[in-house]
Amino acid sequence: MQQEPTRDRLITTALRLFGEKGYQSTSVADVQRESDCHSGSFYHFFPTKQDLLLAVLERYRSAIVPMLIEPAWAGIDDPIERIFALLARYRMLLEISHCTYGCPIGSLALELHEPDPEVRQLLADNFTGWIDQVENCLIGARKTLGRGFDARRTAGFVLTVMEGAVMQARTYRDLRPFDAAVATLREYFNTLQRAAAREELA
Amino acid sequence: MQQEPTRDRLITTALRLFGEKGYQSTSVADVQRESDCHSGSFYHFFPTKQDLLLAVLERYRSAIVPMLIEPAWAGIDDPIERIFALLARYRMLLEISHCTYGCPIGSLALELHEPDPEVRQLLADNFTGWIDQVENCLIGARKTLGRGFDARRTAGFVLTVMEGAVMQARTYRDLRPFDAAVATLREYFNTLQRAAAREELA
DNA sequence: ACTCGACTTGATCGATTAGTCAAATTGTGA
DNA sequence: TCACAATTTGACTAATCGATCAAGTCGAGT
Repeated sequence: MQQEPTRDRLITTALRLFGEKGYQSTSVADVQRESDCHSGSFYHFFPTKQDLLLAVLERYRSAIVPMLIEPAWAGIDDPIERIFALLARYRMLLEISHCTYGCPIGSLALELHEPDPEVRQLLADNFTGWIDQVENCLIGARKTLGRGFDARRTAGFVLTVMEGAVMQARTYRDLRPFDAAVATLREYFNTLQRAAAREELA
Repeated sequence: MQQEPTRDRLITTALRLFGEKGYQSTSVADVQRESDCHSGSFYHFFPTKQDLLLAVLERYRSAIVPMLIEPAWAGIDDPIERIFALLARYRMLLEISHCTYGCPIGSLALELHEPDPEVRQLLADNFTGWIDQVENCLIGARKTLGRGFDARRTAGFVLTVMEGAVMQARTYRDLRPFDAAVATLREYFNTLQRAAAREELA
């Protein structure tokens, strides 16, 4: 029953608290208390609160594939279905939190209005890593989506829709705006595939 | 050269600062200083900082049509073009702020993780007021969009895309993600209209 | 046994925070 | 002219913030 090393424990706690309350509403003392860690010990590992944020964002980035993508895609092969399975993970997060917890990266991205370049870059890296995964799906489904199809642009659009949908679900405290956005996105893919099928015939 | 009443001046200043720095990063002292207003005077009008936020959100709500919609739609009659003219306003806000200022309501909606019910309701009201305007456009264009077209759902989708696009533009400090999202939305409307035109023929 | 660096303890710091208050001033109607 | 309420002034408070620091503990290597 050995516990996680202090530095990792601090990151784990901060990751949770930043997601639940946001960066600014989480005090360093909060993180210390919930990590059973004293002030000097905290500052031994993280010179400033922002350094903790950087570590959290790095962990998020490295967790995208093993903690988010792989669980979402287990048992699902169709590339388009994988995209909607990923969106379903966010729906689940919203559901179990009663529409208070959505995408922590998106929340941080809008909460921090003038982030240091390092922070902003890591936020962007998280988005890019997410988009990369969706792009791979779309490349896998390219044949069904038509010739002029832009996989990268569409992958970015999927992130756009997810983030906007999470925002509305949280603001309305209601899953329906999220479901409506996903349904519209589904419809968009359907029309693309129908158009591609017609194109194939001609 | 009489100046704005103190209460209005405080709201005007707070509206700007909340948009530039966010709610939590704006101190009551900041608002007081930039409004030439002393502490006691501030608390005469607003018992708490949150009451100031409520007043700001009410002003935003009442400003949607006269300050945002009407300028965006001046000289534009086509309902679909009005939607993209509205999105172009947000693009302009991003551009002149070098991708730091997008939609203040969206920022507040994600910054405030557990807002008081009054605050959350006003954020939702702002979204609803925005969606109402887009819905009117879509109802005006219903004939070109097909029979089963859901104007309300699609209006919400436009907000979803706008908010997600603003988030990415701010995070990447680059207008291209915004433009890409708007282009994809445009493409979506195009496919809807083409499908409706085919439906018309049949 | 000794050393050294990594880590922990916990008191403490100055700055900033939202908010209070009593006294002074101002504008308005009788 | 008086009265009275609305507003303004600015000092003040208690709490919290991120961060500092010196002293102490611990374990691994020699």
